[in-house]
Amino acid sequence: MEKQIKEIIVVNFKSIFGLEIQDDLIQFQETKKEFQGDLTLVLFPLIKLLRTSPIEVGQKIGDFLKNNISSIRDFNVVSGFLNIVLSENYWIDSLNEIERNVSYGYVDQDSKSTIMVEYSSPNTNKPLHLGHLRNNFLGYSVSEILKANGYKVIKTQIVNDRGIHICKSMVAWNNFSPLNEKGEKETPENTGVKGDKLVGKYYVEFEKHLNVEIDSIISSWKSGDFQGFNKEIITEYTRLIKSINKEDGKSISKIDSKIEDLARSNSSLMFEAKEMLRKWENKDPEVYLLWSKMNGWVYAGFDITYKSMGVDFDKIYYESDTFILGKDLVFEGLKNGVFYKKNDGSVWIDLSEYGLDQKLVLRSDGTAVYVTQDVGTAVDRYRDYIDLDRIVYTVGNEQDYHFKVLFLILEKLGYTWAKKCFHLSYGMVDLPTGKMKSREGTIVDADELIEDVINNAKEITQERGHIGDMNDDEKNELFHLIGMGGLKYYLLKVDPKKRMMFNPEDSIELNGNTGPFIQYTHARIKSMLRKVNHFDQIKYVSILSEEKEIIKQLLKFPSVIKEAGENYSPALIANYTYELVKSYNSFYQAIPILIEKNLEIKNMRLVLSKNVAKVIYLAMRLLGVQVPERM
RNA sequence: GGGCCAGUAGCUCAGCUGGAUAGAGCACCUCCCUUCUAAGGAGGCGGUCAAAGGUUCGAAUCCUUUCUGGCUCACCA
Repeated sequence: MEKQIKEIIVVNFKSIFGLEIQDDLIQFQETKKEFQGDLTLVLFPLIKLLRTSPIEVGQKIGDFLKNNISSIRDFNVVSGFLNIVLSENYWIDSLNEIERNVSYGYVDQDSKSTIMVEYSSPNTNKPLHLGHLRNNFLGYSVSEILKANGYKVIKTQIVNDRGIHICKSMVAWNNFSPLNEKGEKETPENTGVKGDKLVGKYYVEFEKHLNVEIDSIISSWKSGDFQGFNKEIITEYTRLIKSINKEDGKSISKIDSKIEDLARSNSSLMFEAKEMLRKWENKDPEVYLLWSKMNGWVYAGFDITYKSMGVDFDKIYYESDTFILGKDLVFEGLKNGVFYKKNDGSVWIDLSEYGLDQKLVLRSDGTAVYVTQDVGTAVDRYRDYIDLDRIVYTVGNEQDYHFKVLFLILEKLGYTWAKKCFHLSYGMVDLPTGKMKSREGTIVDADELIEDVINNAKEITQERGHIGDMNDDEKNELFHLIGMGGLKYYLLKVDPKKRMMFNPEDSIELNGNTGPFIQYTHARIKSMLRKVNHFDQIKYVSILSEEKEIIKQLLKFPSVIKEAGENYSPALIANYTYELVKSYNSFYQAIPILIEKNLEIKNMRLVLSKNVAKVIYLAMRLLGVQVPERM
């Protein structure tokens, strides 16, 4: 409607006012509740142009529109605003049109280009936690939103399966795992512990033993015992100790942590871990076997978590496969002068012309760093998918700098698609107690949280007592759907860019702006519709303001999907749905439907309800939230 | 210190490229189940939009400065 009005004004502006107009001066907004009307044209820009009174401009345009657009019934001008009143038939026609379209609001699948969405991308040394949940729900949802915008989407993740972190778990498992009566070390099978949890346990175990070793190293250094350490270390240590005496109290802790680092990098455990990494890069059979065994445990564990989260992937990349290509690309870029080599053999890129620093891309020992791998992975992806248009990286905002660097490197290497790549940067999840810190044991485990929200849903749902006749499978499915719906909605309703507060109590809340509130409205509509046999095309009946309000909301859905796609923001979908549901509940509470005597009006209200349920379903699907038939 | 991001009701958050008297939920206080699911609805209380300048018909929104908080500037990932 806005588009139509805009066009007709632009085309006829000259004949009404005698001069041309730019179409961006035609600005609409929703009519405020206090005024009569359905759509409001802001007159200020026109007044400025025409140098006449708002009343005059508004009157002229209003008259013209009323005479030329049949669905415009009336208008009024209030201090610089032209409020347009649409006819009742317009709303009925709109509703009939929405009813005809089963996937209303969605653009035809695959009508646009191909986008790869990377999300999740875990390390294989620890279980998934709350931060990963935001990441996974966000990545999944953005993928679905882009699909609804007509893009072909490839969901992917890059598994960080190699590096010093996984070697730490391997070393700890080798050294510290107890043996059972059969003489076996701990495995998921013989302990019943989920694979990712078991490997994570040994990562923690490594750090514990390491800390003990560091403490003992430092205390022997303090007592002057340097046996087993070479001269460089001793010199460095004495230099640090001396500098303490010169410095004030503030920097003592800084120096302490430097001493700690020195002890760490010279501990026997770190040496073992590094040695294992070196062996792994040389494809030492024994190490490789252990590595793939322990990673296998982790994947099996992750699969369980992914399944209950309801996310999936079309293609998985592993860093162990892509880091070599990254190195090759660096050598190539070195020849082309994109990179330069320092005396110690390390390779760098100078990004100071873009306001960034110089950045290392290859260590002096020739091994790859993080960004090197990412270069390799990106190029690999464009080789795998010829028609790939862009990659969306769902990664936390602590890596903003990293992605700036990555995209610039790719650009300098001559890849034109680099400009289109996008870092979907989201904020951290804080707890009421502050940041999540592994050292302080405040990490919220994903599996445990999921279990909690499902149990809570179970408790409340049983209390409500609408599902007495369901069998156990149906019930459990429902509890899962409600619990996860609440959790996903909670994490997705906030603008992804912003850091957010995760309050465990609020997250299982079922009232107000929550997933279950929306699911409940859907269930309520569905159970009402179950009592109806058929629906007719709606006749031109008169409609109430509550009904009109809902149709207005429904009409917004396509543009909300578009906007959510452009901004990579599930929050827009969530907030939209909440508004829709609120309007509907208001209507539902105040106006009879099934018991309405006038059959044409009753039919209209039923079709309206049916389409609210449809849009709730379609919108929630974009968030990965399912909606129940009853609850 | 350099770069980036944020600051809106007691708490958690909306507020689109500047537009009418800044909105929700939670919490607190009133009401409403002999109508279809009360996980609901109607109403009340609650704001110097961090602060100060500026841009203009008009600023929570744009610009500058200051304050506060976060992230980042590794031969970690």
